Amino acid sequence: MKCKQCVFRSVAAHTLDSRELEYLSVNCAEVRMKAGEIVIKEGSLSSHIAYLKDGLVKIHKGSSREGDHLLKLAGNGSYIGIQTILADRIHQYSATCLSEVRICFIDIRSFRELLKRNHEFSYEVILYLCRDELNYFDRVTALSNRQVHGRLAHALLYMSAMVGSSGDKSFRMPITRKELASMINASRESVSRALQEMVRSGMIWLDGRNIRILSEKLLHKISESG
DNA sequence: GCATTAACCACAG
DNA sequence: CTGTGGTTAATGC
Repeated sequence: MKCKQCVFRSVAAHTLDSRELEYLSVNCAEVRMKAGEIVIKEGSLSSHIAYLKDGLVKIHKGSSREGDHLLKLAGNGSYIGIQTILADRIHQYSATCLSEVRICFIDIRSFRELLKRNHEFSYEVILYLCRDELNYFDRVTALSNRQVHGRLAHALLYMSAMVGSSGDKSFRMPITRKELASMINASRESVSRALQEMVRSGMIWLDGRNIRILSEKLLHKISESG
């Protein structure tokens, strides 16, 4: 399969002309992976960056003592490991599949070469990185100055936006309680309790990983006030 | 002091 | 993997 025919082609890749697409074709490869498989591993050498065509992965980073923190979920159209283009040659975080996934691995030198050659391409990549960073600002501010309920509410809304269908407010959480806890810097027990309290107060319906947001308004309020 | 919040531990589905 | 209950430490009236 050539990049030219790929229906998952990124916004950035749409700026490439046919010669550049041909160049990309010979320097990337599509891979399919299953849930639980590792896309990139923190501390390993970054020879390629990954472009997520389809599926969901978690981005996580772990220190030996703290265990690992879930930094974000990455959906269709995400670049994984792209920061190593300009920074280290060692991956600074891990990415693990949460569902079946289709991923393109692009040779890092080729990617760099395209950035140099094609300004439109670079521009799109910069846009992506800016949006990504703003998302992080959002998440970091949500984590400070808020208590578990507020952080959890924020995370639920985040997941809803990430994996939920647009109309319906019910979805299946892609991660375990432990992972959810590591995402909002709380203990597993606190997350369990907070979830049950949200059920009791009628703002969500819950059955295992299946969740329905009953009062998005209230959840927003709690996510903002703490 | 007393109340609130949340982590840690243990144990049971 | 999850939920619950008891305990404990920190923090704010």
